[in-house]
Amino acid sequence: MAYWLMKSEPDELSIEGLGRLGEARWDGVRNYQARNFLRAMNVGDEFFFYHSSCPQPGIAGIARIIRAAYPDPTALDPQSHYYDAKATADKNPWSAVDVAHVQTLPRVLELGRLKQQSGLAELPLVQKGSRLSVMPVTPEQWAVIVALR
DNA sequence: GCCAACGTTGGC
DNA sequence: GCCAACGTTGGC
Repeated sequence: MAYWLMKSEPDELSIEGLGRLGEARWDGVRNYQARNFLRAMNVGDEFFFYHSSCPQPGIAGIARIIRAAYPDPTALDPQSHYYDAKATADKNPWSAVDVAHVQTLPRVLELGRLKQQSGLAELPLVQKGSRLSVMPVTPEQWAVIVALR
C-alpha cells in the first residue's frame, strides 16, 4: 500500500465535507505530474487531506482511494470550472479517482509545523516554490506526520 | 528549441 | 490584495 498527499481548497471540498459525504470523486487535477501520481494510485492507498488557500493551511485528515484512476468527466463538461476544450471522450488527458473519508484530525497540522520537521524536508509540500497538488509520501514521512496528531 | 508573456497556485 | 514561483502557450 502506498501513501500520498493531496491538496484541496476547503471551499471546494474539505475533510469535514468528505466526512459528511462519506465518498467523493477527486477531480479537477490539471497538472501532468499530479495526474501521473493519480494514475499510480491503487485502491486501498491512503492519503493526507491537505487544506490549501484557506485561513489555516495544513493537513486536516486522512482518506483512502476506493477507485483507481479513470477519465475525469469534468474535463468534458462545458459547465464545469475544470472544463478542457481540448479533451474529448476518446482522448481525455485528465484523470480522477474516488476517495472515502477515513479520519478527520482533531486539529489541523499546520504547514508551519510540518516545515519544522526534519524528517519531512524531502516532501514537496514543504519545499519553497512547490505547487504540486498530488504527491507521494514515503512510509517514513507518513509515520512522522501521523505521530504529530 | 528558445524564451517572453501570460495565467495559476498558494502562502502571507 | 500582493507577489514569488511555477507551468503553459505561442511566436520565431
